[in-house]
Amino acid sequence: MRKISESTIHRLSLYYRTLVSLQRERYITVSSRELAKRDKLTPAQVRKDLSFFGSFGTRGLGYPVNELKDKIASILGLNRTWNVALVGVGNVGSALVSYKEFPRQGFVIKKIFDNDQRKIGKNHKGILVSDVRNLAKELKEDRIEIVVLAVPASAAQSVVDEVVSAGVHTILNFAPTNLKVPDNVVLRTVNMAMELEHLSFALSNRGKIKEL
Amino acid sequence: MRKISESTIHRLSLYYRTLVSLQRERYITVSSRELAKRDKLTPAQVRKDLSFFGSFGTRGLGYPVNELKDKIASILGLNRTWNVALVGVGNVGSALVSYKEFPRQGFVIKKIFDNDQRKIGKNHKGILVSDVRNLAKELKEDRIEIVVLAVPASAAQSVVDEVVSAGVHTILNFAPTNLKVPDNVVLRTVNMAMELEHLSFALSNRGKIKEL
DNA sequence: TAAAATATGTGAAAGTATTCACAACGCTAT
DNA sequence: ATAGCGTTGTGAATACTTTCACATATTTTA
Repeated sequence: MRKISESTIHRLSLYYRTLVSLQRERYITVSSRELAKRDKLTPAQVRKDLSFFGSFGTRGLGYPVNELKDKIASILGLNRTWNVALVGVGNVGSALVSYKEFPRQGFVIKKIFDNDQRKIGKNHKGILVSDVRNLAKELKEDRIEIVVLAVPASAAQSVVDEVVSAGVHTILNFAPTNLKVPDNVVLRTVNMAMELEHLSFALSNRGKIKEL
Repeated sequence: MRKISESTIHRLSLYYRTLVSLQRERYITVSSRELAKRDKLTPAQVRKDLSFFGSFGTRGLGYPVNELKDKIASILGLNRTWNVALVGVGNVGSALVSYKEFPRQGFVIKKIFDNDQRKIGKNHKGILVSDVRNLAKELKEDRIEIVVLAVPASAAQSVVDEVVSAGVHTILNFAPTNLKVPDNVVLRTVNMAMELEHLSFALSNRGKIKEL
């Protein structure tokens, strides 16, 4: 299979959500045109994206909603559950524990870690907070596959180093800092301030932005 | 000025953060090579990005750290404060109220709205929660420029409609749903589940992803 | 003060991503 | 059956982004 671009994956996520809606609306089939309209894309883009993975449509008719949804779920790895650990249960961490979309898509938080004695041993949505000093050991024990990092920027790099050395190679980082990881580690950083910066750029430079 | 691409803006945000670090490390000047290394980019990319906005460097020497930082701040609209309102003070909303990067970059939350009577009138970090029924009126009164949306998916569209009709054209949405807005409105959606989907795709398809 | 070293700024080339445009195919109606 | 319509799947064309490569300018060294 040829390499798939970041933007295609992002759009697959969009299609997935749209297909869930279409399913609720009792659509049986959907055309690339309708799918494109709902996600503000072009029909050709939709068809091209899907064509990277196979031919799922029927000419003259469109794509079968249920089938396509399942197919995309399987491409995105949503047809199974993933063992997730959360490190840092401050403001952002607490929000993530309660984020209903995670379990809904198969991302199950199995462990929570913190370094604050007042938090360790406390219960968050049925999960006891572990001491971050046992991080490596417990990540292995629980076969954690994805770590979500919600610690202060200053602590992030050292936690990442330990996570990586414990064999977890997939990290979603909410700490507002650049992290160094080996090449075989997949790291995504979500920085909410950077999102706002796009908006302030747009406000400061009306018309100079390409798309948004 | 020619149109600037999304990716360039994103990288400007990265440069800005890196320059802040360099400033703390007492760097006086920095080369495109060093900047690129820290942000995992190429020197040519850095120079090209900056060249869209002017010539800030000195040949043989590099870029002046302080000056370049200020220049990028001004390009991104960070050399001033923005009046922000938060709608929805649930798990995600509460985290955002306490997010220290926001005020640090000039994004000042002036108002908080919710529809839950138990929350209205309560104090969050010194801000009283208003009734969302007064949304339009108070957005205007306080000259709010950016709205951050942290309401459930089901409520998001109707809040957006009201925000837009109140004249606010810049929205950061955390609700996991696709929103319809007029063309002149700048809407950015942050969907944390979609971020995890990139990771599960990467895990499920090791090697098939182009970059991450 | 001149030569060597360093690093920018930028056209041109290479590489990617998106859109076009249409042949191919399956449905629907008669 | 068959005509006509609708929609996919996909090479080719276009548009966009990144990288290359080098002329140009400045600093450093001796």
